[in-house]
Amino acid sequence: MLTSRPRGTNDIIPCEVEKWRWIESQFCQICEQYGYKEIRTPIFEHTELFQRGVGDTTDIVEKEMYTFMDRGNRSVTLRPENTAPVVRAYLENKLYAGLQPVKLFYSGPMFRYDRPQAGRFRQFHQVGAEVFGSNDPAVDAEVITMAMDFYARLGLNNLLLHINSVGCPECRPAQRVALKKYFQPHLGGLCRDCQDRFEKNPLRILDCKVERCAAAGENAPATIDCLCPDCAEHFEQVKKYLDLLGISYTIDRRLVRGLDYYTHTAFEIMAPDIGAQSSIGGGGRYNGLIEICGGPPTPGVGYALGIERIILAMERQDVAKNEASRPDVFVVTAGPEAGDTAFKLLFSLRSAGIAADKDYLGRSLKAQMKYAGKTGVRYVVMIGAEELALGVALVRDMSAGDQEAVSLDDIIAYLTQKKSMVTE
RNA sequence: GUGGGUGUAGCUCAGCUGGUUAGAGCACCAGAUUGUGGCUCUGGGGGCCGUGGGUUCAAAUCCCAUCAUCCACCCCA
Repeated sequence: MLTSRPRGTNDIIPCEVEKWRWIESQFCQICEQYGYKEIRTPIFEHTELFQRGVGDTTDIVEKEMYTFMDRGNRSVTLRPENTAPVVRAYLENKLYAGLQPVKLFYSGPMFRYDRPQAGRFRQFHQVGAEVFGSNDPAVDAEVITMAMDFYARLGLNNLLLHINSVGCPECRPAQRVALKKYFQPHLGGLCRDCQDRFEKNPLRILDCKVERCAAAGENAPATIDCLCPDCAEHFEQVKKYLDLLGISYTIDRRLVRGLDYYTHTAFEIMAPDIGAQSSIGGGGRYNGLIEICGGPPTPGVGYALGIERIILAMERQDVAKNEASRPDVFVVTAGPEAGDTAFKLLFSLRSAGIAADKDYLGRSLKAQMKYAGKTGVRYVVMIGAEELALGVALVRDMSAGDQEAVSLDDIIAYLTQKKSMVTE
């Protein structure tokens, strides 16, 4: 169909774009304040990057990627997330050879072939940040705090921050053993998926939403019960730093992020009341990822936040700003004589930095005024035969409802001054 | 991939058990003694009733299919 967009995609039309711009600008601002530099990577990458970087067994790679062959017979994939691409760019551009640590942020569209529902789309948008080169738990805390700080600046309240530690390759074998030992007696009662998970990745059983699996996992040993001394200490430090900054959180022993690359800290931020897809952001540490992608052993932490869900939450909490940009001036003509003068004046106003517009539909004076009123313009400049003869224009203050004659020679200076008074 | 709800004007919807030219509110446009917006009044434009098939003398209305959309499962932002 020529007039319908692909499933799960959205047009962001003028009145909504204002909101998006504002949110994105808040994010850029906060990132700069926290010392992060923007990076822009391609929308698509070699498929292999995600297979290796995100993990072959994840849902994203198994069934959600937009993958296709290009004309050169290479398999490429629209990015389903941006951590792997940023890691790739970090390596390809040898950013590890520069000042350390490397702190980056990004913003842009991601693609996952999912069934759309409230808060879930096939093309959606994320802002995110990544830090490469430091294993300091203070960085985990910084990254979490930055995300929470961002939400707060947007005016969001009542968010839930969940944190957990998923350990490292050192503690994984112990976790596996402990979990398999725990679930062995319950195995028959688990759902089909979880019976698979038992062999492949018993950790994921903890994440299962099926009631009987959740019940079976009630007292399962959590990852934080099996941490090696280093991981345990790291997690303690993260919590200490969060406490220091007054960030409140809940330890969620069940929190297991969906992507394979996470180690140590994992966190997720939820907004109640936006539907079943309540996670508005998540992230964690991924100390193994850079090596998986062919780089030197390098620690990393980061997060991604979903803009559509943030906007949903802002709307639910009634904190979404929706200020359409308004022109400063609307030029109105009475009668055809003034047309040329008005047209020239319009462009002089614009060159002077005043947002101005005029009617292009040949409307009557009354209709021009009506239109001007609806756009919310502050001043109407009116020119007709009488004004032309006197070399003036009428400047009408639309909210006050009064007007005065101003010489055409002075009108730009006059309006420039009015404008500066309003913006101050 | 699975399940349920909904598709009538730009928007929100009415039109129930099939029966004349398919309606309302809002929005849009134009007028209200000819140079002035917001309020009011009057008028106007605009609808392959999602699409395709079927039942019937007759379908927006009943049946089937299909597509889209919404919500949920799964997973995640």
